[in-house]
Amino acid sequence: MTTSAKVFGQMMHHRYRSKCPVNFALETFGDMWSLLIIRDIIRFKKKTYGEFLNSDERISTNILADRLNRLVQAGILRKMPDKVDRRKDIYKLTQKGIDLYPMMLEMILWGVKYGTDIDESYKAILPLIKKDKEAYIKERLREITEFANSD
Amino acid sequence: MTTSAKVFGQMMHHRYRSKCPVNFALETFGDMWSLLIIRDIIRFKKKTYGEFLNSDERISTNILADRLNRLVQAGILRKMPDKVDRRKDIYKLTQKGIDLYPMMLEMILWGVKYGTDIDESYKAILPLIKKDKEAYIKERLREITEFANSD
DNA sequence: TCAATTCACTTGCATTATGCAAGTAAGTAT
DNA sequence: ATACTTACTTGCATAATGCAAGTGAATTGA
Repeated sequence: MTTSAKVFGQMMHHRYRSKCPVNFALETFGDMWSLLIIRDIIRFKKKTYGEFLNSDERISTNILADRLNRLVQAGILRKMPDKVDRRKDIYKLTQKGIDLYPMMLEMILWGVKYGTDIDESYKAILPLIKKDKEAYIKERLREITEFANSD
Repeated sequence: MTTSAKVFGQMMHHRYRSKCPVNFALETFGDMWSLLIIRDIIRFKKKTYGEFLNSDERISTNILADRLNRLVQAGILRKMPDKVDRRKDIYKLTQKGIDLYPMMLEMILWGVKYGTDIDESYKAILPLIKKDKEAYIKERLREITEFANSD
């Protein structure tokens, strides 16, 4: 089910279809669910399996398990045991995961512009971005990083 | 096979899984191939079925046909007959498609940063972007728009 | 303490999507 | 007229997804 495997402690990654960075991105997280997990972390500060399972889009349990594994294997998420409740695992963004935010913001802007029936709370960020996009991104990255490094 | 249908000249679009713009984007072009077609248009100025079929990633013929249809249905591409050779159809980006470029650029930047074995020509744009990202995007959008509106 | 519940999965199976090879029909070149 | 291009479609094997029902370890409540 997974696309990579560990051999002698080193990561074996499969060969990519081309040398194009767009293709690399698509092969890494270009499916219907991976970015929604990352959105849940960024927007709703989710961190456990059970929280991800309750998204609006209703991901099914086996797919969620598979995607979390892939994202950990890809180095976009890291998984660690919950100190308080040992049944739980905590998933946090790595720097590689945090660095997806600028792309996701552009995706949000496109979706807000062209989507039908988009949640109002997303439209609320438009004036902030129009005012100073760079500053907005910088501040969001600060928050995301802070959350990613908290426990 | 298609996800939409015309009823009395109006576009029927299916219900989306949620009101999230990220989800809207994923449901519109979030598969393994759609963005590669758009990349081919932007980067290699491709415009016909046969040209898309020859991408490095080797898309299969039935999937290409399906994705081109979807992108036209979604209003991201428009299809028009080739004036010179009536066997051919020309696919061009609409404004909705052109507006995907900022997101794709961020995807490229992420892919160049974290991808393995990325084509050197993609790395060459990094200094230009570092110098003035907004200006770079503006100029690329100008070129892309010019090509989209040429015949 | 110990049964009930929560949590993070796994398993089985039906449905859907993908990949590949081989057509096909309309248009063009010779 | 014939051969070749072009943009597809069709058939079929394989892979991915979606759904429901487990499973086992950890925790909570009586």
